[in-house]
Amino acid sequence: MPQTRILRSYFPVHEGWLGLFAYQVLRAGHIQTGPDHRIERQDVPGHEFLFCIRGEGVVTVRGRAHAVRAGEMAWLPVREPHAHRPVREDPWEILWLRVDSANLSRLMAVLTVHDDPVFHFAHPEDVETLLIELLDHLDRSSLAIQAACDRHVSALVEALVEARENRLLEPEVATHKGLGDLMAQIHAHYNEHWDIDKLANACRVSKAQLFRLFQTAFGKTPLAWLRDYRMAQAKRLLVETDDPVSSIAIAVGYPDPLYFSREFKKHAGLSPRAFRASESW
DNA sequence: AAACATACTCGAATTCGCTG
DNA sequence: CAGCGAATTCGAGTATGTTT
Repeated sequence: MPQTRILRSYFPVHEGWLGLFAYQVLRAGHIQTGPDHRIERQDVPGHEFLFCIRGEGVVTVRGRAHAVRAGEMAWLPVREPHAHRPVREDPWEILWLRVDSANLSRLMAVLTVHDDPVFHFAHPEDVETLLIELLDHLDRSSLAIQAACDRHVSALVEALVEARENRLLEPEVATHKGLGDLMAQIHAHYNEHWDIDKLANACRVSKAQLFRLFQTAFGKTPLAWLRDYRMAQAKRLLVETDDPVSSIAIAVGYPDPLYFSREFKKHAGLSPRAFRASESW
């Protein structure tokens, strides 16, 4: 029976630099587990992230077991009792790190990690690369390396947020074929005239059903969604270009610049010109 | 003078309540 | 649930005032 092999293991030294960066990597490593490897702990500082390179493992949080397969990552709230182990038939190989930070616990709550600690990525290979780069840094210790580690953990957190955000949005938007088609059409032609009949046709539903769909998927009415979308584009154009406000109004689907100004102020709290001034340096 | 903002108004958009 | 008409809200245009 193959035994657990510790391929890499780090105890970074922080010396007098603790607290200079958002994230502190407390420990990290790379292990290839044997079938009997098992970790069971009550309470250690920080948060632990286990990325499964190959094989399969099981993590237990709040008494519930969750399978972790290749390309997935488990986020363990290690301040409370937790455990992890490989599955016997195909023991996992993992990259792991333990991180401390002021805000991770709150983020954990927002991302409902306790209910589902396992994250699936659109591009797991990127996450693996990120972790390997992070481990490479830990060979040495310097202020610059601390900064680089901070950046890597930050990128990892971004990947975790994206993974969960996409999953939260998907069911509502993607399950309805017509709504998906409608969104695509609006993204391509948001500067054209849209009314409720046209939206309903593009979505292939009745008017009443259109409102229900948007309410469920976005929590707003179709035109409110369209307005917010257009306003976001307008803000971008105001900052990125020197075009007159009236041209931008037309470009984002408001043929009447006057009305556009009014809407913009209601939306952004500033008139278009004031907004542009406040955003230019 | 041109570009932009605001007040006011009317009709379209949205919601509501009901029915099949 | 989905559709329909009535009730209500709110969007969009016009006219007019304000800033650059």
